[in-house]
Amino acid sequence: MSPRSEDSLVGLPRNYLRPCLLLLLAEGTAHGYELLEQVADLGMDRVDPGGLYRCLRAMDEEGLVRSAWEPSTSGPARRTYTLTDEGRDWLHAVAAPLAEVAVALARYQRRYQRVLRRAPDVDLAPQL
Amino acid sequence: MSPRSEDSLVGLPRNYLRPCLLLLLAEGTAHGYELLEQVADLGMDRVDPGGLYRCLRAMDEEGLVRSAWEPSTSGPARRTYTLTDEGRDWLHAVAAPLAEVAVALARYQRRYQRVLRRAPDVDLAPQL
DNA sequence: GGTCGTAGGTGCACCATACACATAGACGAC
DNA sequence: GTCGTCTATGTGTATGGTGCACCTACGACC
Repeated sequence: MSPRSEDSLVGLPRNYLRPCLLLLLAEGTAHGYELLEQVADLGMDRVDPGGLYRCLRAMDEEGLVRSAWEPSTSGPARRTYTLTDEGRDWLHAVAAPLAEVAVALARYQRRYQRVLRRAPDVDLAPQL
Repeated sequence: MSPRSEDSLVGLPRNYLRPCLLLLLAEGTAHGYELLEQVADLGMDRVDPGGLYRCLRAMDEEGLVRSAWEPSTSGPARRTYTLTDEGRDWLHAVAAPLAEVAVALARYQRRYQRVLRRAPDVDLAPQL
């Protein structure tokens, strides 16, 4: 019953997908499948496609993004998403809370390192 | 409908309470009410007491901590928690995933800053 | 025809979280 | 004495994000 690293002991911040998508859309218009690959660069590996499309749909209904169908010659039609001004506001508003999370994590890690130094009898935990 | 900073736009990492409690218990035995105040130092302000006690209870049943009642002369009895070896393993195992989250957040922020520089027409978002 | 890659989507169950609320001992104030 | 307050530990419940499975449809290739 020892903990295994592949278990979901902890996860990314709650609702982290939304800022990721908004950030990517702030860099340029894109469609869902494209975003599905790009969010991996932001730490979200193994994203659930269903959840991603649902998230985009929700942000569309909330006015954070605008969507438009775009026919494709090679494959099914794609829905392209564009960031709205409100979505940009949201992106800026979420920066502060995210920064706070980063600060909290930094504090945690500093404190964890202190515990490690105080009890160096354990084999060092894997660190990046 | 503009986003307000006090809204829960994003939150701390999922399951973040567990590592926090284990880290605090790695620093020394404590009881729940004490931990309730100390987790604020790790970024968890406004912790739900119910959730904290439930978390402690769950970790007790999983063998990550051991609990013992301790009578108090000034106030109700308190339940003191002690970290077990298994709990210490868990603490070390969770360090890597947490570090990954921190890395992901750092990447996000760097990329967000790049977007900010590319579109400096907006008033700068509050940053720590 | 069958299969693969692209593209978007639904249904559902689990579980963490949030919020409200309950209990109980000790202690000082009125 | 009992009322409120602080300490201390819980329960009940609803919400919602997340993960997993599954489905549709188009184009291309063998």
